[in-house]
Amino acid sequence: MSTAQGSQGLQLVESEAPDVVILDLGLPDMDGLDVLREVRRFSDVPVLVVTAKGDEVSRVKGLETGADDYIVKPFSHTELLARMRAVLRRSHLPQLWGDEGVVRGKGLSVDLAARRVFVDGQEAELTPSEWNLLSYFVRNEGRIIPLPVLAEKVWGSAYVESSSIKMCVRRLRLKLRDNTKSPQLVRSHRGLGYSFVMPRW
Amino acid sequence: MSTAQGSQGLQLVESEAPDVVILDLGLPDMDGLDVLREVRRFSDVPVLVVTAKGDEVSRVKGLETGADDYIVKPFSHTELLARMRAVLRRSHLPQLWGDEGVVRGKGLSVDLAARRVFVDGQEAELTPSEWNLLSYFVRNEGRIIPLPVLAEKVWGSAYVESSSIKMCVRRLRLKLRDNTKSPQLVRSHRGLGYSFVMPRW
DNA sequence: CCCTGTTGTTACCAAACCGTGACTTTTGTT
DNA sequence: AACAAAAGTCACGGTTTGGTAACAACAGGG
Repeated sequence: MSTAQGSQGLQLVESEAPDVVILDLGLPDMDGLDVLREVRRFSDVPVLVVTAKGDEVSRVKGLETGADDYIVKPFSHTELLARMRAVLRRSHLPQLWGDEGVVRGKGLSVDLAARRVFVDGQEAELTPSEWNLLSYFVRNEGRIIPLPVLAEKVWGSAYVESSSIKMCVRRLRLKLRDNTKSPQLVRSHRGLGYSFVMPRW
Repeated sequence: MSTAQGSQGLQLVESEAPDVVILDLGLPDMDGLDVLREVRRFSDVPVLVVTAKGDEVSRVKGLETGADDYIVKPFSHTELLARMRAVLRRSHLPQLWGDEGVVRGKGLSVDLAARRVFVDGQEAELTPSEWNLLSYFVRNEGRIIPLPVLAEKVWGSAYVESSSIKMCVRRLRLKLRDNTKSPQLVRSHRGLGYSFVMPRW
């Protein structure tokens, strides 16, 4: 691992193909988000964004731009390592993707190709928008997704009321039998967005 | 495997006869859908379409033009591999085709060679167009097929009123004893098309 | 030419779907 | 404890679309 400035960092990512990238948004040149954008154009390497304490803005911006997780300064070694491990574990998505295009977890399996979802062995009937939402979640498992990103990616760029998204999330949770109090599948992160977690076996 | 631009790609497909084609619709030089259309004029090679946009539109367009599956950028290696495996599996049509040309499921067996269908052990008499529809469904089990594709593939290229297709689906459902409310065999996917699923034993 | 079975068409309906805005609950902060 | 902001909930209604019925067109065989 190594540190570098903007353009150097980009070349490094391209040539070294690292397993994970730690990107400090608090650097002087402050083009950190541009770097992230560039990286995302050719790589989906997990990116862990570092922000200063209380800097809500860049945290959210980072996630919106495609970061996988964030960590606030000051942080301890152990915390950094923990975050890295988490990000790495998610990005490898072990045998999550079966031989077919089916993603399985405890009590939940999602067939991306056939558009079918099974909850505890029983098929759940999702509406189009519910399905779009779920499939986006599944393809970005474990990542916190801000509402604006969902609006863009799932509803196709249009401006969507946040309450519409909230409703869709609700209806999806119900069909997935996700306890709406303390949900385990579709989790909300106050001020940031939603994340989807595949239940471990 | 190799990458190429529009026309080069076409020649490659013709000369190399690959097992699978990955087609990026976001290429600059030429409309990817045209490439796909061209390929389909002389080859049935499985095509996996890559699209940058998360919106439903370009995906559906891809499928309508004859793609076998799609994948949205950015995607992980594991996802790409999974999709490729799935596409390849489907194209080989596993052991669903029994030793004879007979496909069996719970309470339903379809003899593709002899053009006969049995529902709960009793033979069902299908009209020609019903049969064409069913056999196409069976050969594309589990895939969602947009109405335009059905028009093209089943009715032979002509422009067919969607209501005609709907009627044929209806009559087919009736003969297969598929509950027209919440059908299990021929399923409708609002805004997308129909899919056929063989009932599991 | 008529009869019969098949297929396409039109018009209509019922239901699914989804967005919205008002309202309530939760959460975190002072 | 009080407050404000965020997340969640509810009920309503407009729009879409797939399903349905009845009928017309058509083809082939007797």
